[in-house]
Amino acid sequence: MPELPEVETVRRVIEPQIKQKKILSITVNRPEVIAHPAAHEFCSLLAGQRISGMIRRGKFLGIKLESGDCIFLHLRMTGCLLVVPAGYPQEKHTHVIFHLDADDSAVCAHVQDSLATTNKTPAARFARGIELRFSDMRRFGRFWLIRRGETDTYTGIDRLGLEPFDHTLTASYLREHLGMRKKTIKECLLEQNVIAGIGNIYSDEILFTVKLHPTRPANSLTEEEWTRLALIIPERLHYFIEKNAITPQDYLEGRGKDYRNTPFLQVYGHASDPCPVCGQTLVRIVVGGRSSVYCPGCQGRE
DNA sequence: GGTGCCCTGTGG
DNA sequence: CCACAGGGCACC
Repeated sequence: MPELPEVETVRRVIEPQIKQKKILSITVNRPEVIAHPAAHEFCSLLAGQRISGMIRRGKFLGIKLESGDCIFLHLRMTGCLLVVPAGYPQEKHTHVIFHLDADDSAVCAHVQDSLATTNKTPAARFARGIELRFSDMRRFGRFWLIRRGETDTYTGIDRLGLEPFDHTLTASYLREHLGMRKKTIKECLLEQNVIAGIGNIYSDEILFTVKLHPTRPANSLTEEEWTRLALIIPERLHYFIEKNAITPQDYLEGRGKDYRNTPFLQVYGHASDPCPVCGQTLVRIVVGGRSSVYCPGCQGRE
């Protein structure tokens, strides 16, 4: 599910709800989702720690703690974070629950409003404590705890390439890192160690906007094409982050699975539909084992 | 480089 | 029943 725009959306919604909260305890229903350290150690090291903020790097999320420790998390395909009042109905496949203190219950006012209007449940029933819950149907998502001063050799974050919004992501950066590759440009865009955060949806959207055929070998791109790519990558991702904007109320009501930017996708999920630009029928092919939708008119091979 | 695999659910 | 799903990795 989530690529950079969705992960950034999760960060923007969740951070204000957990910032300055203390982790009282953690419930782990599926120990295998804790990649490092062992689940029991993960829990004992985090109990009593206070959350200072949230960061995103590529498709990774980080929950920063005042101690300097940091919880990292990758949602993979179906992972989902939700902040709810303790006692709120639990999603199926909830694998980890962070029990947080909530002296400042005003932070959860929207939850109480939502309950009062939709469920007619007395808000007071949920006044004690909130929970940060991780659910993941396919169970691919993973947590790591990296302690202050500890070298992170576990998550893979150290191998990530540039953030798409990094100003050093230029035509020459792309050409230097990809310009000699025989690999298709579609596969290159998915390489997290070159650019971090692009997945299967947004690689298609980016290639459509740049008017590049997904199977073009990277070593065949012209300087002008590298330039357009360097311009369009941050532009498209920023556009879709904005289209994803959601209030905490709506996020909770959508159980964190409401991706509001899907109506704005131009090619992904639109195989056999007419191209929104030229009207030709959009085509689905498989590139590097991933499905890829493109317009044969706009993205002709040469 | 391709392929399979980790999982569950959905749609044809 | 099978194919496929927005990720990433190990393995020929």
